[in-house]
Amino acid sequence: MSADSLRNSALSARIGSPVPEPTLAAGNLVKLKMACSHCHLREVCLPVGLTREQITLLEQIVYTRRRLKKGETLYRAGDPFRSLYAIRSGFFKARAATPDGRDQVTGFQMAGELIGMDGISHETHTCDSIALEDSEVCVVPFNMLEDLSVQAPALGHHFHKVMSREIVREHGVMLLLGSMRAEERLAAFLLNLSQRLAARGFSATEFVLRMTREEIGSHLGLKLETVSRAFSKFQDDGMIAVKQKHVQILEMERLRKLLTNGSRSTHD
Amino acid sequence: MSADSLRNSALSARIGSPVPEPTLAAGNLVKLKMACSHCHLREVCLPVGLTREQITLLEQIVYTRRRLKKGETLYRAGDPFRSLYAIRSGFFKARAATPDGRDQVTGFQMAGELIGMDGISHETHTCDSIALEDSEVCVVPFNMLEDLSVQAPALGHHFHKVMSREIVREHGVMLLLGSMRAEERLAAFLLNLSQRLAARGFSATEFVLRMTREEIGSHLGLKLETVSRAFSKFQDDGMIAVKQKHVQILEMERLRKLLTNGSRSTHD
DNA sequence: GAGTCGGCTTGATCAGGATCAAAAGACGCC
DNA sequence: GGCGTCTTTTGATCCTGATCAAGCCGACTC
Repeated sequence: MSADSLRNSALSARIGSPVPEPTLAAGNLVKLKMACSHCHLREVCLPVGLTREQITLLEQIVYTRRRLKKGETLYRAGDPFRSLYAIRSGFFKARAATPDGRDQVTGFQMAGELIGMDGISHETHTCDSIALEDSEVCVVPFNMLEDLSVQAPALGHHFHKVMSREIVREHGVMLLLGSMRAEERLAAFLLNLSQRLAARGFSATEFVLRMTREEIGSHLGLKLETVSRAFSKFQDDGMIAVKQKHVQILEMERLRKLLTNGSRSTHD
Repeated sequence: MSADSLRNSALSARIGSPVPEPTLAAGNLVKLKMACSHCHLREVCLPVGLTREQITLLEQIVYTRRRLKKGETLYRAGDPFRSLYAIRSGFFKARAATPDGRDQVTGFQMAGELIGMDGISHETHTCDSIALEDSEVCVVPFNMLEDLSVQAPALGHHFHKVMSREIVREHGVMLLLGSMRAEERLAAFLLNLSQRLAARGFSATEFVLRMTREEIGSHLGLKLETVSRAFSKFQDDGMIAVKQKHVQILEMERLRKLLTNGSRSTHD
């Protein structure tokens, strides 16, 4: 089965979609065909560990992009699930809600990360994904990704790893929410952000927060005032310099120590 | 590729395993071959939604079981990852830990649930799984499961749903940890347990807890004293009857209401 | 440049749950 | 059956972070 016929069969199965993905003229398609193999994110994103040939296959199904302005919603809970999204640029938050009005930011996502996997289980998204700045995502039609995984098992294997990594990440958040105090949570948050930015070639010690104090608080299970106070405390202690959304980490080691010292087990 | 050759090729790739899975004499194999299709859990477990033929394929790779006594560890963080485990009987807890000594029960698992997916991302388990009562699991060699998914894409698709469901479940725990008060957390915990037991044909209103107050507390981000007090409070209010590990839900509706009324959004 | 608005900081007070402590109840082991 | 250990309950007190409240800063509009 050629990649083209694969795409067409998968496409025809999607006719009548109530929320059609934007389509591109044939002219643009060629250009996009080379997308993954030339993308500066290929070392972080879905193509990681794939051979040149396998990436070419992947490019056959990732032929649509979607741009979002700051504040726009990529998908929301209840939307039918069809695609995963690989973030090409920008910054997102994922927000889950209970049947009653409670909600929580379950995570922040940046370039190279794959989002939307919450939707697979019920063929419906179970949380919202909102752009925190102007962003662009590559649309990865999920049925095509599964079809392709049969042709290129390495891709399937890699996808399993990505999903598993998400599960492990969430374990970390659970540990944070269940056993850390406010300042430890913020320290963990900053270190995590720093490390992910560094992995993408940005400064590990100086960055601009894309989210508000309230959103940080929602993610960390704290109120915005507590987040603000913890920022101020870190600054007074000389560990960081904060000015609004601009953060500079002055003493990474002390931030780390803050985490490893708390050490209060729930079992011993 | 026949199912047998599939099994053998995958098996040979695993020679030299430092922790060999128990193997069975050929005589027992035949008996076990019929396992999945006759298992009373086939409506809850991995075979859900598979055709008769596909289940037969699945049975080719699920030919080992492992028994654990109460308190025994199925796997622990750092162990090499090779297999997933489908719980055939019994009850497990999963425990994650930070580099320093903090730990947290990330979930409780019962018959029909698939565990071990945390290990896929780094080919190493990242949390511990411990039997809370005498239990039995079916060993699902992961590389074989992936190979089989190529032959039977429906199985792969189902597996994706299982992983996605785990992600969604964890979102729920994050919501609980991040935005609920102590009594709401316990109510949510009891309702969740009740619902899962009911799905397996057990009573939804009367059951025996397999875990201690401390383990419940660790999972809910509470201290054991707080868990105990919340139990007492529910009992005083007439919603449940508790005697040690024996729980009887007397007024399910009031328990539910306890959840839907708290309703304190972090955003609005 | 004045005015407005959303986001942030800081202070004062309050309360939910942690902590410390003690005793009672269950359970396994000789 | 008696002993020792683990688990649970309950009480008293403390502390962290929530809540309430006020003012500030910066960005944007007009």
